[in-house]
Formats: sequence, structure tokens, C-alpha cells
Amino acid sequence: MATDRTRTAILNAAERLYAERGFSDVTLRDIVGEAGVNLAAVNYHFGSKDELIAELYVTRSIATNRIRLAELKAAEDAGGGRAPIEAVVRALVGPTLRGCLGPATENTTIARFMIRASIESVPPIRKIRNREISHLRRFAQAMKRSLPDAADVDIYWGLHFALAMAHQTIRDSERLNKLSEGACDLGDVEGVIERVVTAAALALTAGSPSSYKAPARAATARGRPTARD
Amino acid sequence: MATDRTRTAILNAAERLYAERGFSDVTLRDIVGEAGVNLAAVNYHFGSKDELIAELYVTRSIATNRIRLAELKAAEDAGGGRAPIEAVVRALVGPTLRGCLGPATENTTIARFMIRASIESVPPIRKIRNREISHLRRFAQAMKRSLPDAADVDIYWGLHFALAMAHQTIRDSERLNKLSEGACDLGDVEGVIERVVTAAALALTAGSPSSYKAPARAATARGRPTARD
DNA sequence: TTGCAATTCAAACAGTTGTATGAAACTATC
DNA sequence: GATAGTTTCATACAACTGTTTGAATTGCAA
Repeated sequence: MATDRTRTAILNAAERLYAERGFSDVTLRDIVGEAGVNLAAVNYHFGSKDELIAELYVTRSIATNRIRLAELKAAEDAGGGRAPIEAVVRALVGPTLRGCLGPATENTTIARFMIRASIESVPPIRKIRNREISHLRRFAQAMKRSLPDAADVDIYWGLHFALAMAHQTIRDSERLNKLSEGACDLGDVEGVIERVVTAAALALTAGSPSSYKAPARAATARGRPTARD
Repeated sequence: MATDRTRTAILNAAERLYAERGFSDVTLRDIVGEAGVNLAAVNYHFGSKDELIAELYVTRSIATNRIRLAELKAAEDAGGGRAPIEAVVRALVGPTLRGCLGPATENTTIARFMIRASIESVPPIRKIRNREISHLRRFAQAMKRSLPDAADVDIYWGLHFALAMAHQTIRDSERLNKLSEGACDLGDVEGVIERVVTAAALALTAGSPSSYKAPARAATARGRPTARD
């Protein structure tokens, strides 16, 4: 047993390769090659490839949420238990955006891995991911504290949209950069974060269709009546 | 040559299976089984699996964008060449959300396939997808017509965020449903569309961090200074 | 040192994948 | 109806995957 050196080397190598190349492009032989261990070590220490991925995901998601929740707690403590909604959103999306859009360092591998996990959704991860959402509940509660008058359903949609914008920005940054011909500066990480935070805060405070006075709607191309008319 | 019956059967079967199960879970043997043709027919008619996927994606993305652009044109014609920003966003995200969240019919397969293509990003598709963005330019121009005073960069971000919210809603609907304990009704497709449209319109009209007066920001957990301070 | 369990290793295994082959069946033209 | 070109078919192939095996090596306690 000793120090589980081999186990840790496998986990770290897998995290690095999955973060860089995604799950579908990385084989066990790639991982053990990167880790400098024997192929059979994976099944010896983890039982199977899926169990390796599951353990990797669990440990990394715990670490990620610890950072997010620490940032949330700091923001709430600074505000006497109630943080501005922007600060809550920032704690939710900031660490991931910084880790994925900022310069690649040792500390950013985990953010890039988690994004891969949320994008590719390989079976052993999907199960855990759809079951374990306690950190989202924590953030939803914090948002309710920030916006005590908001309806619950609006909170959930706002939280969902905040994650959506952050993830898609990471995922499709190349296309956004090409479309805008460089006008959308993804290198300005903190600027990107404020964009996402601002848009999410707007959706949370004024984004309910019922509370938002939309201009008269034009007919759709297919003339379909909409449910809210 | 005759009627290319086999070719079409392969394309349709591939579209259906990829839409339902994703790219990584569907093999050529699954496709030819569903199509009722011989395995070798794929390489005979398309050259390789990747070329089949590429052709499938090209034809389907053209069809999808034809629908979106027709809806956009109808909205602009109804407004004398300038549609409300909500209508532009609705034309962009409505067809996809209806196709993916609404009841599964023959006509919705294409929307579900396109979402898979945008989610899984398999190599032959990624190349095309990152190069061919003319439909996004069309929508960006329409948005500029709707909001002549908006800065270009805000338009691009708003367009990007609109797609982000729509895609993530399709992709992560299960988790949103669980988090909200059913409060976010994803069966009310038109209601979901209005949520996305409203949030995107808000981001487009008031979402620039410089134009949005955010409350004072709380310190982050790690005390990192932000670039915009 | 001796003995025993834990760990590592090279090699093989079984299954699946996309692709290639060559014969058979079909189609249309003369 | 014979023939040439196209399309279909069963089958084989080569490469790659995760997993298993059994022998070698290591580490540690007696």
C-alpha cells in the first residue's frame, strides 16, 4: 500500500489527458504511458476504466465546489450573510472561467477537466452528475437570500442560464472569436466573467417573461401561435 | 444510380440514430442495420464514415438554417425590414428548442441531430462547424438592424449568450428539472422559448458591463484583483 | 535471512471497430 | 437476349479497445 504512488500518478495523468484531449480520444494506454506505469495497474487499483473515471470525477468535483463555495462564503460574510446577486453568480462561474480561459497552469487542469466532464458526459460521469447537485442547491439558496422577493422558478432559471453562458463561452470560444473577428476578447478573463455575471444578474432580476414587458411580438415564419399569447 | 435509395436510407438512419443516441454510441453496423442495407454500402456511397457524417451535417445544417432564416425574414418583413430584437432571437433559438423539447415527431429528428452535433463535436463536424458561420453573421446583422445603437461587441456577446442558454437548456434539462423539483416546466416549450428570448434580449439591450450599473462587488474568496477594478 | 502479501510487469485475450475484397445480383443499352 | 457498368452482398482483415493472466519483483514483518 505504502503511499499509493501509482494510484495518484494514474489519477493525475488521466486528469491531464482528459482535460486536454477529451474522454473519447484518450485510451488507458495513453494514460499509463503518461503516468509511467503498467497497463494492468489501472484494473488492479481501480477495477475498471469506468471506476477510474468515476473516482476522478468525484474527487475533482468536490475540489471544484470547495473553491466555489469558499468564494460564496467570503462574499456573504462580507455582506453580513447576504451577498449581492452579482457576487453569488461570480462565485459560481468565476473559478471555472478563470481556470479554462486563463493561461494554462498546473492549477487550471482541474477546471479544464471538469468542463470536459460536463461537455462530453460519458456514462460513468453522467450518473453522478445528475444525482449529485447539492452545490447547486447551495447556490440557489444563496441567490434566494440575495433576492428575497424573487420567485423560486426565476432563481432556478437564472442559475441555469448563468452556467449555460459560462460553459458555452468556454466550449465555443473559437467560434465566438471568429464571428466577432476578435472583438470579443476572450483573453480578458475578468471582463468575460463580468459579462456573464451581468447578463445572469439581469436575467435573475428582470428576466421572468411575466415581469419583463416585451415589445409586441412579430409573427413567426410558420405562423405558429405561441403559448404565452 | 437510379434514385440513390440506399444513400438516402443510410443518411436517414444515421440521422435518426445519431439524434437518439449520440455519435459515440452508434456504429456503422447499427446504421446499416437500421437502414436495411449492407455494411459495405457506406464505404461504397460515402467513402468513409467521416465523410458520411460530414455530408449528413452539411445537409442538415442547411435545412435548419433555412428554417431559422425564413422565420427571421418573416419577422423583418412584418416590421418593414426591422424586427424587434425579441423576434430575431426567437427566430434563432425557437426552431431548435421546439424540435428538441417538444414531442418527438419525424420533423424533430433534425433538430435533435443538430444538437448532438453541436454537443459532441466529433472531428469531421467540428471543422465544418467552426468554418461555416454565415448564418450567425446573418443573425448578427439582423440584431444590428434591430438595435442600431448597440455596439458590435455587445451584439456578438448577446447572440452567443442566446445560443448558450438554448443549448444548455436542451442539454441539461434533466438536471434543471431535478434542481427545481419540476418548477421549471420544460414541457411548456413556448414558455421556455420566451424565457430564453427575454434573457437574451435583456443581455443585448442592457448587458454590457459598462452600461450596467452593478452594485459594489464583494471580495472574492481568494482575494484576486479583477481586471475591471 | 526467510516468508508472505502486495504490487508490478509483459504478454495474451476477446470483443468491437472501420475498411477492403471479390464474387454475385441487378440495370440499362445495344 | 447478350453485355458492360453499377450496385449489393457475405466475408475477411487489420487495428485498436478494455480486461485478464500468471509470473516476476518489491516491501515489510518475523
